Amino acid sequence: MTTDSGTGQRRPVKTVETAVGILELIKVRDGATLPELTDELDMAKSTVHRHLKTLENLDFVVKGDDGYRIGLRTLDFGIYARDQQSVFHEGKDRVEELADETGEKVWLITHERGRSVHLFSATGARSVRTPAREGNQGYLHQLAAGKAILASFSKERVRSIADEYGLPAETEATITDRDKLFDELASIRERGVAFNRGESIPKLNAVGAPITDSNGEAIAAISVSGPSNRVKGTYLTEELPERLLGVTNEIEINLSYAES
Amino acid sequence: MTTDSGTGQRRPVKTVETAVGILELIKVRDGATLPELTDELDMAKSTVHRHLKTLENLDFVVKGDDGYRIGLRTLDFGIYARDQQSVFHEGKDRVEELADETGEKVWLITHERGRSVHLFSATGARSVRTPAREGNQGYLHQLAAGKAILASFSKERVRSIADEYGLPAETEATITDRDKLFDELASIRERGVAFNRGESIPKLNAVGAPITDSNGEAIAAISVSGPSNRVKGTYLTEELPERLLGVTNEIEINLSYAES
DNA sequence: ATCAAAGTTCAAGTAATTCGAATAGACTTA
DNA sequence: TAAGTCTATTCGAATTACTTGAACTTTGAT
Repeated sequence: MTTDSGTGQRRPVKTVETAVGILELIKVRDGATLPELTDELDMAKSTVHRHLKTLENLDFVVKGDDGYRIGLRTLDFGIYARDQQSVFHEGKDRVEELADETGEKVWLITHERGRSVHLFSATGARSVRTPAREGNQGYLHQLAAGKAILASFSKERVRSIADEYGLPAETEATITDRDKLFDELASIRERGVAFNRGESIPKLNAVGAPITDSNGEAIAAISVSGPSNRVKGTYLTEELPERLLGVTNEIEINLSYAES
Repeated sequence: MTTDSGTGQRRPVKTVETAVGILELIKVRDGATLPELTDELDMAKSTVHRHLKTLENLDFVVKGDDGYRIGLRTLDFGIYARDQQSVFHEGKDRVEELADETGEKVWLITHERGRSVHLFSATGARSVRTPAREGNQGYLHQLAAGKAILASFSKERVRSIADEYGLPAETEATITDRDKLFDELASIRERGVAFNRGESIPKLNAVGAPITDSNGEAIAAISVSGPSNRVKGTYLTEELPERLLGVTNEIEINLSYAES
């Protein structure tokens, strides 16, 4: 028996889990036909079909020529959810400015249930292309911005997050050891910023700084990232952190007066 | 017995409809508590609770201090769905340029199942603030871009859309009469662009132009809108249409070579 | 410290999902 | 044109699991 981590519940509504499983599979496969879904999910054709028709009727999936795709009703919910985040409104323009000034890729990241969520990104003139997209969820310990968020949490909370999701490696440089992570978080608290040297993508470096609320707890973080042959040395350790902290500080002040 | 319109199905998965109903209600109410949802949905407290916990576990809702909110997992699906639209990739930068040049609000709109979906917007220096948000769905006949899309459809298809959703009015100027709509669509086909004079928002004018595929069917449309005291006369009827058509034409060409 | 409101659990009944097989439709190939 | 394949759709029967209501716990306010 595994530990009852997070919101794991005893009696979930399985039919809803099934429907979301179908949605997720369509997304992962970049579209799918009824037989494809039936095979992979190991369910009766008629059952999957009924789910698809229901989801289609709800505009969560659409049927095209080459099978079913994710419908744009999800965009309505997604954009709504992001718009609810006050840090998105305060941060959006600043993130774009930062990308213009530095020329690098800049991300605004938040956390939900111990995982990272990529809220918004801006692309500078020299930005690299990475697989990350807005809306993506991931592991906090693999990101500069994520580590900056973790550094604001209590040791107990970090431990519970590590218990729930583990510390899986994405590259050879990813921190997978708890003690190393705690050391790292301590040094982040000292410096005020977090660094990432190829821990999520090889040869990609980044700086991350937290956006904290009045209790000192991070509600989000911003990162600036670029290729390691350019983003290194004092540019990485001094110049970018200074700019970043200026931006996050500004956002924090605006947020403290914008709270409803 | 009502006409079997659209994808209306005989045996939907009610449990999924219930779950989406809960999601929708949380969204409409900007967050809700368990008793609030229970009252409004007229369901047992334990049932709603179980759904909420399931949705929370799936990251579709999150529980905050003041009740449940829409979770950011929806953003992952939504952004994914938008990224799947090739017209979004081709159109995004052009829409931003157009907003910079004109200073007005520019929208990229597509259609799904006979309804409009606001895919992307860019805001110019003098843009007005409207209630529309990315992801929003609406009626095609109420929008300049929407009418431009309808104008590319067969009369039969437009009729079937009107049958399914009706032609509800949003303002006093909204076209609610079928014959008037067909006349309007004919004149749009002649001019190549559609106009909107306060038909969705009072005192807001707009021009819309379709982005058509190789079959001459609109897959999307772009609109430029602004207050009627500024956006009028030949600026509205000549200058903006010319700029718009330049942009949509460019996108169409790019799309025709980008098709997978 | 007491009370009210919100959240959570459980067993039992019922309602709805799931299944499988059979049918209809669409598209390709001979 | 016709056969064949792949996909989609429908239906009745059976079992699964959703819904309910009441009881209990927790949380927060006066």
